[in-house]
Amino acid sequence: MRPLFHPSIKDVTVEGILHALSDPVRVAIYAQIVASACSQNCSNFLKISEKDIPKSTLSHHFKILRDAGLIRSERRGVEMQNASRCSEIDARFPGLIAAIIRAHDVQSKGRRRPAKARGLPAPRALGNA
Amino acid sequence: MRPLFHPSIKDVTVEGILHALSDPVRVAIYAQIVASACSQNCSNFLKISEKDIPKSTLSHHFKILRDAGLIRSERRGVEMQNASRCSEIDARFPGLIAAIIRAHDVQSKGRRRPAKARGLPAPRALGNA
DNA sequence: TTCCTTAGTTCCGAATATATGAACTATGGA
DNA sequence: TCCATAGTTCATATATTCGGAACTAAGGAA
Repeated sequence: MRPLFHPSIKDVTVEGILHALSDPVRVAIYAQIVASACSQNCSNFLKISEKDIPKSTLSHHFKILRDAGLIRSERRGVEMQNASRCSEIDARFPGLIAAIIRAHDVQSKGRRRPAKARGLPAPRALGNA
Repeated sequence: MRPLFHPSIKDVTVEGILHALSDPVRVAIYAQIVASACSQNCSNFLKISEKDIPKSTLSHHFKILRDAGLIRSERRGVEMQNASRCSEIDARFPGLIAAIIRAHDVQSKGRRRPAKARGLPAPRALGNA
């Protein structure tokens, strides 16, 4: 099995991140990985948001998240441990991930859980327009 | 010519926004529309970031931005006036557009122009992970 | 009116990307 | 060694995107 590719943080692009998170399944997976303190294996997501995802599709989704630089995957025995690369990305694109996760939260949960409770900072309004 | 469709702000989705802005041409167009005080017509973008865009492709890009709820287009005589819907989107997804524009700015210009100079608020770091 | 120009849209075929069942690989345990 | 589990890769069906050509709509000139 060929080794897993992880882009250097300087090769991570905004377009790649937005594309990876523009899929409802992937953004749901990613939000859960970001929210959880410990790494998650892929199979945790075979059923997400009331959909059954075939494992080949799931593998493909993880590859896209990995290639976009959003997660780091490590083989741990027979499983894969997936952790977010939030802090690296936040250093390069400050506030981007937080804003997306928060927006996803607003949309999917209608703000049932306030952002503060999830450890996210309060957003700031757009300065112009 | 059929009338232009603009989604109601409540039908705007994070996925739609991220998908629309995951294309380098579209994010460049959108960033320019957001940055400019007055509306922009489509043809201003026939040449963007050193590429010539065929006008059918450009029309397609504008439709995607419009369908995602990012811009509002109005026929003004023979031209089209395109304005951003930033404030509406910011009310629904606070900070999302600002973070994306800022990230795009970081990537494309290497921060030659500080964010403050463009009227954008300072970003906040991610609270967790 | 008619003709011309400009600005965008629509249509459609080609190129590209995505989804998924089936086959495969790699690890660990009995 | 054999089996089960966790993911990957392959092949292909489906869906999206791109862009040239034809079209539409508005405005101006005569």
